[in-house]
Amino acid sequence: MVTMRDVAKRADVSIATVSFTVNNSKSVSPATRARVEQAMEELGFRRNMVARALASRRTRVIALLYPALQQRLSGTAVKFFTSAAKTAGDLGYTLVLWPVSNDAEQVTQLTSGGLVDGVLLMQVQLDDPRVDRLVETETPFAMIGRTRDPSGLTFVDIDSENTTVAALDYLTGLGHRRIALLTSDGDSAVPHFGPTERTRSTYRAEMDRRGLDAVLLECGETPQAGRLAADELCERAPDTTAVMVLNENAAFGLLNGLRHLGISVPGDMSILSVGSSPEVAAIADPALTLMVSPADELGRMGVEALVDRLEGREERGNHTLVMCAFHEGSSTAPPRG
Amino acid sequence: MVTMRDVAKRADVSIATVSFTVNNSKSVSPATRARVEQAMEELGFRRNMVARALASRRTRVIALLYPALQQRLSGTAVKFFTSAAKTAGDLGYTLVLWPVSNDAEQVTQLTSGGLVDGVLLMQVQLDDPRVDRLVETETPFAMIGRTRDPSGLTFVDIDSENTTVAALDYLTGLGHRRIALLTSDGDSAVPHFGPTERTRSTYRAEMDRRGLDAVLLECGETPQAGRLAADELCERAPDTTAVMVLNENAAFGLLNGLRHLGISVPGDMSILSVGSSPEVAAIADPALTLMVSPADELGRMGVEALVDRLEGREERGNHTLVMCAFHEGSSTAPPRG
DNA sequence: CTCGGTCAGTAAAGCGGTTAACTTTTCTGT
DNA sequence: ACAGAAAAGTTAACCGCTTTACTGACCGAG
Repeated sequence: MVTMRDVAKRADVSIATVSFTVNNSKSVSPATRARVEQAMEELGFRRNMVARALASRRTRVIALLYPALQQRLSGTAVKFFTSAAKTAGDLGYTLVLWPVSNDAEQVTQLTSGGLVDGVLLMQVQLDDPRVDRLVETETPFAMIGRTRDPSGLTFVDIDSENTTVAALDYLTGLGHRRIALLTSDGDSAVPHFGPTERTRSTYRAEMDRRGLDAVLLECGETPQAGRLAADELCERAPDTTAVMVLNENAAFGLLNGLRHLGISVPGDMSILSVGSSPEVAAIADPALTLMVSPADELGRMGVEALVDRLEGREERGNHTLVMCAFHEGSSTAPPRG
Repeated sequence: MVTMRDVAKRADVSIATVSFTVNNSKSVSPATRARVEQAMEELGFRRNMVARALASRRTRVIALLYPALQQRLSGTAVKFFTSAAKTAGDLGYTLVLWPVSNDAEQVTQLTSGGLVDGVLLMQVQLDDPRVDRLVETETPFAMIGRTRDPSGLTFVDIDSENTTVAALDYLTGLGHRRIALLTSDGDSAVPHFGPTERTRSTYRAEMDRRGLDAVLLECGETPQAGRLAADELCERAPDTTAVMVLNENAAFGLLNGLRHLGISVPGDMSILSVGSSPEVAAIADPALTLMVSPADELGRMGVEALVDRLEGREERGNHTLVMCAFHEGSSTAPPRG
């Protein structure tokens, strides 16, 4: 292994000078810099990140904690991750995806081992044990999503409230009056998931404000459960003409279930999927109209916020909300008649 | 931060003894061990992984390189990752997912920075620039999948040959004689993907051996492309009664395309998806019959093989193949008549 | 001509562990 | 009872890099 010592010897300077040149941390004369750079080139020097981390007490690695309990990484999550990784790279950091069970103990392990400077938390629950642990151990972190009371914490999140309003505006704009909402139930991969709860309450309030009747359904996050939800919908509210779905997998089941019940989409029933991605929505037949989760932006902003904290630019919590964007598909249409 | 020094002082032993206790690297008397452990407990000591890595020249971190170009992480990939992470943990390692473009330069960066001890490569292409780079830099690595000539390299891979034979046995066992194969085309996320090419050639050979006519189709990895493939199938080989599909996303499109052409599945046409996961296959209506990708096993075995190499137990390349398992769905049936 | 002030560069003290070499004590077997 | 080995600890030399404090040289201002 080629070390700074070797480079220093060959360039006939002190090891400190080599450090200053590679890090630009102190001015070095052009002549010396050239000698050092040539020596590095000739020897094929690559600085040892571990040693650097130990000496500087910063690893320049940030971890994206993802809950290992989750069986499927949605297209949204992957986009999010990819965008976060790119942003981190641009800012001089390396982002790694760290699978962690929801149990807080593991969080401490990784964190206090000093292998990462900071943590990005995704799939945050309203009451998240991991968050408590991170606060306790004073690990710098930012959340994608937010806890029930996120004051003082840094987060970026989907603007569920405005997204829900926009979704309802769209559906009522088409002429729908009987609009149901299907979400995940308590057994979901992420219990007490903020967007679910916020969407439900906004939906309730908005329907009320518009003088419409709220019909709330919930089911597990599987196509099978979505199928059963179709049955339930027809039984409980047979005159429904549109469904908003915040449950990617169930959306497929709902669609299939309706077809089996002889209800055509979008002819008899419109379906609007919320918080999904176009790639996944395209699997359905007809392709789902959807409100696209702003995964790229969330990833980028999450990393930016975290790095700001790591570099001391942002002391107090930074809050950002981003709306979902509308994406036209073939699963929505004006109601019959 | 609590260091070993602090612990040593409190337990009234040398710092080396503390190291020996926490690592079990040299025998320590029960009495001393107890004192040390109590001191650690009282002080809340957590060993600094970075310092440990520097001193021992091993980080105990292994990286799973995943190609950032891939837009969707299939259910299979996530399972694979989860299983790999768990295995690594059991063996005393931490596994991180490292997004890397296919470009070899980044591989070198991460690797030579000394942040990881070894690398697990997934989505290996038949001619993979990343592999060359890893060989050059003498980074220990194992592959999931294999290059064209993997001699001397360590890998675990899907046994495409036997899986294809089993799939054909199953379909011919149902009575099918006219069986087509749909795979990804050259524009796929992973060009020159081993399983694709091996499946195609085995399919050709096996069909020939059984005196049947081979019908090979290929299309992009999207539902839309699968839809067009349905048209092509009906035009090129209208008497086909079964299709094997090695292209998860296109399988959905194929199914929908056939429905739009008035061809019922499995009544008029059987579909067998290969290398997918039950969770994803269940999205389809009818749920797809499939050969399940052995993701869990591949993940586990890949990590085991890599760790064997890291700990010097396995010098020369280790090769393992695993077959896909059959999973009954509702998209296959005997041919009509 | 001298004084304070940049500018380049160096020496050396860590960062928090690991581990080889060595000392002392306690068992063994004969 | 005694040599030799094993067991239990200790000391100190790193691992490769960062960073503070310090040394001269050089420069313009008073």
